Amino acid sequence: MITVDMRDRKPIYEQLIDNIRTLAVQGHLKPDEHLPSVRQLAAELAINPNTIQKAYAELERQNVIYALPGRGNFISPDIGAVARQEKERQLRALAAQITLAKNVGAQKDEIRTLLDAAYDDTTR
Amino acid sequence: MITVDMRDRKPIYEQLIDNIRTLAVQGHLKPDEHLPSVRQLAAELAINPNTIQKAYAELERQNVIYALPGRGNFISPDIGAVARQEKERQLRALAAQITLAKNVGAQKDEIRTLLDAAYDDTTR
DNA sequence: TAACTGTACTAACACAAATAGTACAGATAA
DNA sequence: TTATCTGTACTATTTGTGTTAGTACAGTTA
Repeated sequence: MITVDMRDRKPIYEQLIDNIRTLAVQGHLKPDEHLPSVRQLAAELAINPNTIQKAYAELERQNVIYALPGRGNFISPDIGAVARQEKERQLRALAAQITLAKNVGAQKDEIRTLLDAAYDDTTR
Repeated sequence: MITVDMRDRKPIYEQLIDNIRTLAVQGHLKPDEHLPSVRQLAAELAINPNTIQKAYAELERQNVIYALPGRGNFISPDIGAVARQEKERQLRALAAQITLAKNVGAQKDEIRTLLDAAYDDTTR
């Protein structure tokens, strides 16, 4: 489900980009699946169509989706490449966050505990 | 050393808050140590005194520093409590980032490798 | 006394995000 | 063909936040 949080400091169009990219990478949106039209999604989320268009344009630039003028926007068939890039991106962000935690006194064991909790409590 | 990055999207006053809080928590700024005056730091960093004042006011609210009108701003003597809060804050952020990485396909082993690298390559 | 200090204002400016509105061409179903 | 979708491209305006500019006042210190 595509959502936005108006209270979030992150701009709406960036929320949409990250949200839809993640849904596509996780497989919740299938390759060639038809996305809501610019006007329809704007109506659903009660935001301006221009904001949706801005997000869709950036998603197309990132090869997450492709547009067929007059027909609509669709999930890219080769979403796999995007998925690999996104994984690397999140791992880099994670490495940075580990450094931040370490710098304020976090012990390796404490982080290992977080890691175990994230991977043991849920599926896989 | 207190610095700011004008290219960073994060507001200057927030950069100052995080920067000084981290320096204090890490012990690079000692309890009761005298901070640069609002006007002096503004001159050094080539930014407006109001921006420094905004950061100092928030740091005082967070008990990172205390102000003596007419004398200056000083690092809080009980910075330990702040350090504990900050550590918890970073661990929560880390847990969230682990979840993000996991959701885009990161394997536990990959994260463990990052963790080892962060703690083995440097001191401690 | 002079020169610092923190603090409290108001006003203006700059920038990005978001909105509002219009327009046009391609696609599609009636 | 017509009506109604679709993406796309504009301009203008509004809004909110961060930042700057300037002034003022009281406390501190050499």
